[in-house]
Amino acid sequence: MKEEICQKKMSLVEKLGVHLENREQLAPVAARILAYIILTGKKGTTFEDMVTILCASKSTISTHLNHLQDLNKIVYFTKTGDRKKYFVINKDMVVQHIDNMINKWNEEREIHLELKNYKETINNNKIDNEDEKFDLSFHDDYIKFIDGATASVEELRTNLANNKFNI
Amino acid sequence: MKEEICQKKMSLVEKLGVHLENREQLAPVAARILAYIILTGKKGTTFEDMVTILCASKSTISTHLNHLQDLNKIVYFTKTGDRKKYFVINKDMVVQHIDNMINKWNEEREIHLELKNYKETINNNKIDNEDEKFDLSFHDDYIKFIDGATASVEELRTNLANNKFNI
DNA sequence: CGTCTAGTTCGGTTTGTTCCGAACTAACAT
DNA sequence: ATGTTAGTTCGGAACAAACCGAACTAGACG
Repeated sequence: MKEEICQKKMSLVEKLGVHLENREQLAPVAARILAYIILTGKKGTTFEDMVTILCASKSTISTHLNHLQDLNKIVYFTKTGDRKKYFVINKDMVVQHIDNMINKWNEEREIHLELKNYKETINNNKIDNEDEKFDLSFHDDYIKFIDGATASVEELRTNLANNKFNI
Repeated sequence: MKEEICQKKMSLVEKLGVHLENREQLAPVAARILAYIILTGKKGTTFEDMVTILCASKSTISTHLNHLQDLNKIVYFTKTGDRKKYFVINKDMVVQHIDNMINKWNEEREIHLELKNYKETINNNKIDNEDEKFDLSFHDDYIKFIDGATASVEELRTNLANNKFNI
């Protein structure tokens, strides 16, 4: 019973790990650490736990743990009379992620505007040659999409603000 | 006048290049090639052009050009009595990109469902200990967001299907 | 004081990525 | 046949990322 849950947990650590590795641009072990911390929840995880469970060296865990703290993805609490640090996720990691998405979309929007602008200039220099002209409607559609997606994500942000949560 | 446009073009190649490097997971030169092809448009670009304009070796251009063809990002046409290949973007690169987004969101959705499921199991094993229970509303909000974003991107897909375009 | 715990720092190995040059090929032209 | 054009292929240099082990440190405890 307990072993089943543990196995399930570790298989989720791998799955979530791969996902976070890509989404957050983290090294494999760093992503596993974050996944393990997420899946352990409020009771927290220690340095030692992770060394044994994730089968990585102390130096690797140390480095990545510090890195994740620098990125504000995780925080720790302590217990009186216990020198260990208990790591849990920083609860605004989700808000951070949402803000990253919004920023990414704004950048993409900017690029589309610049591309469209450039293409319009070129088109105006080729009034004669209709065949070689760029088609611009794509950029307008894409910008419309970005605006829609941004609206969705901003709704999510609002929902989260009204909610105490814990990934 | 012509020089200004050329400078503007190359600075956009760099900007779009960086963007594509991340978005499409391409090597720097591969992303520049794709950006240059996009910004050159219907008249197409040749191997030689890119060797000189992007300041890269023939082997580099050759490898990346083949890679981009394997990925279905670019295609070429030829002119009778001219052995050169004229590269242009594959017009369904955009649809490909949209399908990738949809897939990515579906995967993310799946992960949230799995996480929620796991956390529910754990919560049920801790009926006594309310403090350590996971909060699950976040996953529901996130899934709602994904559904919203997916709807936006599917609208974009429909708009594009009704439109002949050219990035 | 020495010892234990909890973690850090440093140097090095392994592995992977990105690009290059030189030698090659295939097809056409003279 | 010899050259030219338009590329391809291969080996390797240069650099970067990811991880490890061993030696170290800072504080608590006896």
